[in-house]
Amino acid sequence: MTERPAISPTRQEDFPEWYQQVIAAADLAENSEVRGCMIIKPWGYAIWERMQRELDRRIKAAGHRNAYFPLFIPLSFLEKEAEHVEGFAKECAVVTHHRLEVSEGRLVPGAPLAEPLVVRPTSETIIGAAFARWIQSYRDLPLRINQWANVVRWELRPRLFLRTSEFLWQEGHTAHQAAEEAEAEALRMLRLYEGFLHEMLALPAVAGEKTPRERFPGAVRTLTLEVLVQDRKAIQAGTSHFLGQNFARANGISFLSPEGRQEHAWTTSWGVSTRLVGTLIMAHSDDNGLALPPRVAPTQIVLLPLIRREEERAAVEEACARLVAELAEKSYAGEPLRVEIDARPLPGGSKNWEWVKKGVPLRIEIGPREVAAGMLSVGRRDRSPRERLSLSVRQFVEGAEQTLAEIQNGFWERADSFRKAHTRRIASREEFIEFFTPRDREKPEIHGGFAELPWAGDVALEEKIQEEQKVTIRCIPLDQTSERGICPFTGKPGNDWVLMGKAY
RNA sequence: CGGAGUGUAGCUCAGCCUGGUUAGAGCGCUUGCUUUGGGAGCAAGAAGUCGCAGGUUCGAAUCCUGUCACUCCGACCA
Repeated sequence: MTERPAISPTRQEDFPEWYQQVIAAADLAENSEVRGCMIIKPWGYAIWERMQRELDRRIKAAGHRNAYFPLFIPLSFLEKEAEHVEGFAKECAVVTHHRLEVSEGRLVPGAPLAEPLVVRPTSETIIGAAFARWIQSYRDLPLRINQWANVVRWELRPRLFLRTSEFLWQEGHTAHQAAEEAEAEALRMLRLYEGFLHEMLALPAVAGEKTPRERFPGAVRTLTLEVLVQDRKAIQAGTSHFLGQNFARANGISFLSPEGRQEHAWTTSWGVSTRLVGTLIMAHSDDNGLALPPRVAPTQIVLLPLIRREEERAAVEEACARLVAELAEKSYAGEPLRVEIDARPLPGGSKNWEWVKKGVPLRIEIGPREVAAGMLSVGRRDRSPRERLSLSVRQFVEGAEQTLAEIQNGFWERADSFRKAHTRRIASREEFIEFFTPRDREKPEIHGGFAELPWAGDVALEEKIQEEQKVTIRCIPLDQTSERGICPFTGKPGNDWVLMGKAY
């Protein structure tokens, strides 16, 4: 048997195609009849649910409460904040009619709406309108609301999970009395995301601030988490905005201060989306398919009974049931182990590969041989798919928690050293160009990464670099070194170190 | 919105240039036999109004016109 990987092409051969193939092989999602909108299949949705559940817990623990606002936003609401209009106008889906009528055997829109409705691209405006009513006094502040919702941005070039016209997300919206308090909130939520990415998804992210050019439309400051994935491009995995008083002014969110003055509130908004699923795939998966860190894996351990003859069935099934019962007593990271039995009547080999491709951390094969010996054949997703460890039932059950923790850490270590290995301090313009230029122009190989450099440029220079190298300032990292340096582009002393890279 | 391309079985595609029996392949699916610690082999079978509408023709998946949809490359973007 040759060592052929399950996914073709491999990451090296064609990364974008590999990504699509992993999604298909792991049965995560597919394109739908609606342009740019994906169907998230059960396995993909289960991963999202895992993320959702844990994030929801953390957000609530941070003092926010869930609510739900309408899908439709009156057009006039979007017009209230000038920058916001400009930022989102081009990608809004607009509802202009209600009611369908039959005309010449076809359904056609009937009654035009007096005011068109926009399908929310984000909810600052409609939540702001509600906040304006809810907030009267400084005693109503801070107000901390979160909603789980779908949003629509009419993207021209969709890509499963990373950029779809409709996506699922969580958007938090808060209002505060003081600028500093709101700013601290935006930062606190960014750090919350950072911890979530680290602990649950094993994703190392660089926390930083966007340059004015890349800021959220209408924000005063936009904070971001940038993750370097395996083709060495950056993905914005989470974002948090300090909106100043812009939206408060636009929506009339004001309160009576303790001193009896009418003041505008200071607001924030922050979100992460199903894009995290795409980021997870691009960061951790390999040429054998999806690889899931145990903490987000919907199933952490899959049991694969090997039954060749009917007379073997009873013993094998009984052993499986016993193992499940024993594992049910065990937990990992504060939650009961998630165990599944795949009893489908399929050849063992193909079943085993299916679970490799789905990324389940531990696969256990139980056949008559194992039953007789009281042993288990254990396959780990962080090892070769053909490798099996022979463990006693007791060894496995007792060690399950530690094994999962080890795998989880392994994912983190690998991703973290990958990020370090592909982050380079850039001293000259030439070095910068060399770093971001593939050797093979026709068929660019995986190249580049994160470039760190002291920046003294302006917006025009930023644009020029983007045009010439397709590289942008991903962020100004929050954790700055105290070292001073010279900006490789301008020759002037840099103000801040920036992180540059090619982005998704 | 600019440039290029593609619509044929559940999926990936061949056939079209040069019109001509009953439209093909691989994968997947169903059944049978064989195999049995491993992504099985053999055989049989189910599955298609060839994107849609019109035209040319004795005859159209194939040629022409229109139309719709999608994909890729740009610009835009969580």
